[in-house]
Amino acid sequence: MTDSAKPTLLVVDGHSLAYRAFYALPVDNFTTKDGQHTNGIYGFLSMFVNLLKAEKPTHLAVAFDTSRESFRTREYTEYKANRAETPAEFRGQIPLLQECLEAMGVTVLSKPDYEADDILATLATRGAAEGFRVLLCSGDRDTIQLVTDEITLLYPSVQGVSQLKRYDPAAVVEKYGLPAEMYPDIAALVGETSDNLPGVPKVGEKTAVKWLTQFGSLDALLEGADTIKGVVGGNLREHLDDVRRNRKLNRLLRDVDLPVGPADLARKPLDAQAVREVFARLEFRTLLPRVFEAAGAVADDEPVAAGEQAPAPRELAPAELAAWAAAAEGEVGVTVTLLGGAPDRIGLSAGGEAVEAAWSDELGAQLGAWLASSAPKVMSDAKPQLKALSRAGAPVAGIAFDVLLAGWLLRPSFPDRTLAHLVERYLGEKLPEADPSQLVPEQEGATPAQLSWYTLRVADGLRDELPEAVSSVLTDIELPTLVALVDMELAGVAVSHEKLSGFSAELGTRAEALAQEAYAVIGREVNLGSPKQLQEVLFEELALPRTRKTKTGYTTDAGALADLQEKAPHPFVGLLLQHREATKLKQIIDGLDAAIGADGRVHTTYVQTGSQTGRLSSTDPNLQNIPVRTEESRRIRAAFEVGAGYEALLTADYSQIEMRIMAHLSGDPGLVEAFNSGEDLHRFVGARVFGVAPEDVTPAMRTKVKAMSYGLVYGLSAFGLSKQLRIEQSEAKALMTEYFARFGAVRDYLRSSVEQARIDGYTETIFGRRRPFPDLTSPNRVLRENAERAALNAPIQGSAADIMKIALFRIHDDLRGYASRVLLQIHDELVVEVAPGEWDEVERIVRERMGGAAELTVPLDVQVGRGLDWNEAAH
DNA sequence: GACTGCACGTA
DNA sequence: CGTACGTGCAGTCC
Repeated sequence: MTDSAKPTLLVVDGHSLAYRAFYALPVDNFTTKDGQHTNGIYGFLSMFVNLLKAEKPTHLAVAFDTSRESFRTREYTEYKANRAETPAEFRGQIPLLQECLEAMGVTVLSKPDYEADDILATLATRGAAEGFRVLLCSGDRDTIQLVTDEITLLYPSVQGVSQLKRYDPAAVVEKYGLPAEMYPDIAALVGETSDNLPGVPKVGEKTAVKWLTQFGSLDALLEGADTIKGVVGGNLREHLDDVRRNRKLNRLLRDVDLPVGPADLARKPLDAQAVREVFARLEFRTLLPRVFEAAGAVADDEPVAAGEQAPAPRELAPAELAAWAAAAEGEVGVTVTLLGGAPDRIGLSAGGEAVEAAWSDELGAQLGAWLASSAPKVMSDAKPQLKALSRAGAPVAGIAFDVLLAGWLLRPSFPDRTLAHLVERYLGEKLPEADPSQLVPEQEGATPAQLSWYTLRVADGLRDELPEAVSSVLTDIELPTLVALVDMELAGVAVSHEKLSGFSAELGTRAEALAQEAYAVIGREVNLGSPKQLQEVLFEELALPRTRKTKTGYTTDAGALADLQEKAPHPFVGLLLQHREATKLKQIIDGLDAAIGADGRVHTTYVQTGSQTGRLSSTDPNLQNIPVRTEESRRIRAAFEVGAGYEALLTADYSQIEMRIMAHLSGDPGLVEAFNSGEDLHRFVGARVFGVAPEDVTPAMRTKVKAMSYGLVYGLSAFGLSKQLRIEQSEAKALMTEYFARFGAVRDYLRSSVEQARIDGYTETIFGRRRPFPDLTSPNRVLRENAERAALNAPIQGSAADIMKIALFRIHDDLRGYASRVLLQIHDELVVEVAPGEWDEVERIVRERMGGAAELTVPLDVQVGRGLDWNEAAH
């Protein structure tokens, strides 16, 4: 057998190479948004894919140490005892690296009590015996002893991990002057400082090689130690035991009992979905295509399991399709494909059959009754489809399951965004998709009926994984909410172009004047919207004191500029702040204006899977961040008007819902009393904290406890509180101490809820919505503490979101039969458009439904306002 | 054109 | 070194 015909086995020492990468790459450039360090992982994988590309191994494994304990440390307790504690920043990277490798289809091996190099030695020895060409990659010099004609070592050079030196027998002789199997003899004499194995004093590589050449072997040398003259001879005689011990410890074990042998390590295809996912989490972007390329040849050989063959779709006439649906038993998968927002085709599936038809008015008429009935329908991303059907005059009821929503509930941090993703994850199959880049695709995409068939099967897969409580959240909260959102998005909200464009022009003029003034102050024109150019002006030309650092320089955000105004006032800074304010408002206004449709209304899209806590998010445009804080910005809200044919806008918002939930969850007697007393919350809390009568709580006291109360919900620290209130940290600390002395159950609850989450791995809202928190046990402090704060907040923010959703869909349902309709949801506020003559009824419904959405130990307070525009209604 | 970082609007 | 979002611009890379 020639060498090229031999299979190639590559075994890598994961730990030692990742560790080298960790020190070779600057950690600052390899940290995710969340604070996870990734330099070791990145460096390793980068080297690893290069290796795969260059060497094209047919068999592959990466070995890791399990811990620092091994049979060697038991035999010689000093072994490696001088090594500094592994940095926590590195330790946390190993499990993630293993996750990457497993996603890439690479076998990861480790064995308690053994070091990775023993695994390398075992696999190399067996591999060579079984006819493999073996490549080893390790940063540990002891592996040199393994080199033979069949076994080559790739050893990272000092510069880092990108350069690998090839050691075959000749290269070893060239470098050390002795054959590979004698390298451990040299090492035993010289000693290994990094392993805390002292050798013979004054003996280096040169002397060791000279002696070994002279005597032919280590044993012969030790036998003849008496014949060696000089100080080194004496040293050798005094350290004979050390040398024997070193030689014993640096011998790698070639017969470790492993669950797999070389032949079992044939390369496997990577799990594309898993790789994408873990790389996204680690924020590796450039690495992704490199990994796919390196794995390409393998992935193509073995495509994802074809799975069951989708049934051939039957094309039916409208009446036939309606009859088929009416006769279907149990759940029916429903897929509507869209063309410009209107239904194009519809496909149904049940009982392994798949039927479909082009959408037409006639089909709408025939199928309308079934669509509107409670017959259970299973869909994927139902909202846009339901909107299209509703527009086409065919409203849908009976949504029993939405696979996209269910997938999000299971994994809110990284939801699968398409049915194809879900098919891959829950069925392990590939959804047939036409390649959009090909004019004549090799493969036809699934038809609507086939998509419905897949949807039904994915739903089954999801149901197996959905805990009961989460399943109730889907059925009892999310699906009813989905139906309400369809109508809200279709309704839109009337916005006055006249009001907006007038305001925009005003702001444009003002911004331009401010800019000119600012240019005059510094004597040149700059782009005031460029943080980079601003930094030059502020910190170099004007030499103002530098602000907080960002990744790319020094911040120029509003808070920092306000500080600057106090410390080192300069007219430019004030003008800049005013310019920012004007251009920001103008930008929001122009964006909104552009979003006004032909019907004079703005139709946002609510993303039901848009948050990790259970909140909705709003896009195109985002109507959940319309300014409200300043008098001027409220002119934008005034442009949101009651629509033609309606009488008024009603706004209803929960007051302090998150604090009420905290009172409920903690059961703190003081906080519960505060809400039941009817007293102003912050006045009541201030009175307790500062030990004064409620009427003697000053505005300053109220501000402080208010910031503290809200901060609690977010996991605020004394540092953060002091910054927020611009007070000394010691005062913030004292405030926190006093607060908790009065409201101790709050602290106890917050603590225990995070601890519970650490145990369970997830948090839970009052209604059973879960959010996983794997980082609560991370050794990376930044990561862990970030997770702790988020875990603190998740049940509170999430329960509030649940309550609002419940109120929302109940109000939506109650308003059936009224012309009035819900238009907007802004987390704790609803905006309703009220038809003439319906105000009293609508107000009653809204108050009852919002107030009664949950039974807490404290009441849910609802504030209602009425007006002709959103600003007016808010008062 | 795609992507990132900054800044900033809301609850 | 307080949670949860979305958007627009400048700058950078391809």
